[in-house]
Amino acid sequence: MPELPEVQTILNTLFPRLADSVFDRVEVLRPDYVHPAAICLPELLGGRILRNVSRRGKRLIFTLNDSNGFLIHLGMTGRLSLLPSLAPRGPHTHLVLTLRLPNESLELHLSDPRRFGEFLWLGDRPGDTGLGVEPLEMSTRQLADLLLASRRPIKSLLLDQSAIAGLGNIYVDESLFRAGIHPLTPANALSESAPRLRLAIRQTLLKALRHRGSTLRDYVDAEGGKGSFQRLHAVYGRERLPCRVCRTPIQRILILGRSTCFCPQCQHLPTY
DNA sequence: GTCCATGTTCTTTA
DNA sequence: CTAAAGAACATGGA
Repeated sequence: MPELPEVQTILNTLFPRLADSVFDRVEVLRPDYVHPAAICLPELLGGRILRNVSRRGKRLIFTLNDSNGFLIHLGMTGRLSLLPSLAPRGPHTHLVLTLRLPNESLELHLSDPRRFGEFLWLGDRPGDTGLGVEPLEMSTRQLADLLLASRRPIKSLLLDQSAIAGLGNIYVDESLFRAGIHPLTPANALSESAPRLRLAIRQTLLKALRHRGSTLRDYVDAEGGKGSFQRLHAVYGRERLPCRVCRTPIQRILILGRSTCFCPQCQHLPTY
């Protein structure tokens, strides 16, 4: 469900309301969602103060006053909901954290029907291990180096979180359309296109952020708000519909087992 | 019943 | 060594 724009929107609707709140009650409703399995979350969290929440790739990293922390990855269907205290638990709610503020208490519900996500206790370890560059902070040089180092289809490279962290199926397809690049183009054939691709990724993500992400099925931010960027998708989910630019029907192919939508007219494979 | 899904990881194959 | 393909995880919607 959530890629960079959605995760960032969740963070934006979450942290301002929870900054410097105190962890109170901890209810682990599904212990196998919390890793590592051996920890005692109420002991680790109780009485600590939430100092910061940041995003790295698709991960949300929570930092406490004792310099310990944890991360939440929402997988495909994970949802974080900020609710009044004693809110009813929806189905598939795996964790409920109660946070105390000067004038009220709030509950943070973590639900995830498919359970592809996870809650991971970090202790004092960093939460960004294994992740590549942030797409909104990446220089043209950094992108060009990544492109040059691989012959994989550009779609595969952009989905690889250890290369670039935060893009998923929607925003890769949308970025490649904006850049006019065919998803099967070998990455190393695109080093000249690094400036254009970097800009396309940037513009796609910034526009998606302005629209608070894409709500296709059930993505909502921490306050239950839906995104609207899905209305502006150029290719994702638009198989057989006319390209918004040239009216050619959008095509769908499989790359890495993922649906990949593109305009065969606007996105050329380079000819050798 | 079928196919598909905003993600990641592991194994197998080439 | 590289990377693609396929399966796996688990649930729900069309």
